[in-house]
Amino acid sequence: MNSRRNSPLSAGKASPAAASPWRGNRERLRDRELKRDAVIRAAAREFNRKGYHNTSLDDIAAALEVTKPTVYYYVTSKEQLLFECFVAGVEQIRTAFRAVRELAVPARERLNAVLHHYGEAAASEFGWCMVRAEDQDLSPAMSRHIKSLKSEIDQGIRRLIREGIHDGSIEPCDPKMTAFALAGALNWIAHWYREDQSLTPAQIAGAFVTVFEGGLRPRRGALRVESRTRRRRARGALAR
Amino acid sequence: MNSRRNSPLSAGKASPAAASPWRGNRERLRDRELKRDAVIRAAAREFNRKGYHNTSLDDIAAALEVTKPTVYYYVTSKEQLLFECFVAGVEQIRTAFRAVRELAVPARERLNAVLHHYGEAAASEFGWCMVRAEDQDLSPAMSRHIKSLKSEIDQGIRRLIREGIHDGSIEPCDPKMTAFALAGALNWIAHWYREDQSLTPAQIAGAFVTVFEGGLRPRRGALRVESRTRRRRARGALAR
DNA sequence: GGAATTCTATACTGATCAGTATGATGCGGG
DNA sequence: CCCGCATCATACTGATCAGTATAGAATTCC
Repeated sequence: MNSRRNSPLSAGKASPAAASPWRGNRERLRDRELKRDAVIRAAAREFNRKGYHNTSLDDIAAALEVTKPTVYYYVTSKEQLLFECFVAGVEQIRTAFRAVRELAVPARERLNAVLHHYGEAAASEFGWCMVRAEDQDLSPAMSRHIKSLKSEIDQGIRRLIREGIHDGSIEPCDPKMTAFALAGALNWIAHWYREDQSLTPAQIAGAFVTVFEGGLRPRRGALRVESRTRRRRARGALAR
Repeated sequence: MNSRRNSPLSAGKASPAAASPWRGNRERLRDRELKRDAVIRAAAREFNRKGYHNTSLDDIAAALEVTKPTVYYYVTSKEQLLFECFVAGVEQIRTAFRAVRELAVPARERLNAVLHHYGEAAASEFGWCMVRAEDQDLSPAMSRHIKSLKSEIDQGIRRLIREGIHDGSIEPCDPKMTAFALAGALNWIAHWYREDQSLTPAQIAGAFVTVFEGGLRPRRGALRVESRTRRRRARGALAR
């Protein structure tokens, strides 16, 4: 009836798989779950691009080439959309924890594996929602739920750090602050990965784990004493 | 005329100094700049508490016990408020860079000093705004300005890392990824410090710098081989 | 003491947007 | 061929909120 333009939409190169199950598909795949997933993925992409508050449900509907009531047919509220996106992201990390729990290797290696998955999740489609789902934007009930999931992950990291300190695979440190530092660095990936996709998520996660492991201080002593060239003297003020 | 309640307001224990210059101050300090600053600080506090989009200008005005047009007398738009808060936060870090530029110590130590200030800025009143000011919420012009300031800081960190690698005070690494990791960890402070103020900003910054410096891998070899106790076996699924 | 200036409040506008009321369409089974 | 379910669109409502028009109060300068 209407024209059903297959056209531009600029679907973004990330996961081109998730095309709309509506688009010109005459034989009506009537798989409710599949369509529901498509709605959630579309929401994640839009939130990722424009932020939660700058994305209207009409935008999400438009991205799927349907109308708003259709979206509401699959979810009950905008809030729920954000929540589902969050859960989708977090679930990847929880899976990583479960997988790692069985490995009989030093805790640092298990931690590295979790952090690697964490980084990939942060760079994923749902990374932004996972990281930015704010208590302030959600009802008290969902806010509590999200906090609890976040806390579970935080505690999991702390536990691995403590175990690592105990089994000698991790340098003694403050588990809480260390966990905050690690998680923070990884969460932040969700902020910049959108703009700078020069590396794959796996490469980024790998680079981060390397940094975490080694630290900045050189491992093999011997500060190379160097002619301290180009030591700038004070300059008054910069621009502005 | 109206009652001028001095009362609850729950000003938050952070920087109790910044009381409203209006409140019952009979002799009208007519320092425009002072009031303008108060407006910006109040905005920062409200944004910090509820997020940019969940804070109306009426809220900000109410926090100052004035009305909306009064706020507009000092700033031209909500957007500008966010921008000013951002700049206030970033300026602390730029100051740190300038201060450190003159020190004749290895680059790692200069980097540490900058990171320390960075952490304190993130935990400050303006931390949230500095970290969360999103391009998506701002006009193209301001968005560009913010990006440029952010980039300046990023480049500054990368430069220090490169210098450190060169002078041997920093373990060779990828400067870009390392800078992202460091900045990310510090930025994230702005997210959780609101909820968990068990440490002072300086303590947090110190703990983070320690983590960055040392890394997770033990410095003095010798994995303490331990009876691998309590290695849990796979459990089916967790709750949910 | 009055005019100019600076500051502030009351009350409105216009736009956006989450969520819905209502009803149309296609589909399968009888 | 018609009933009933699932799916979807058109068109509306109600609330929120950035920003403003207008007028009024306080302060300073002359």
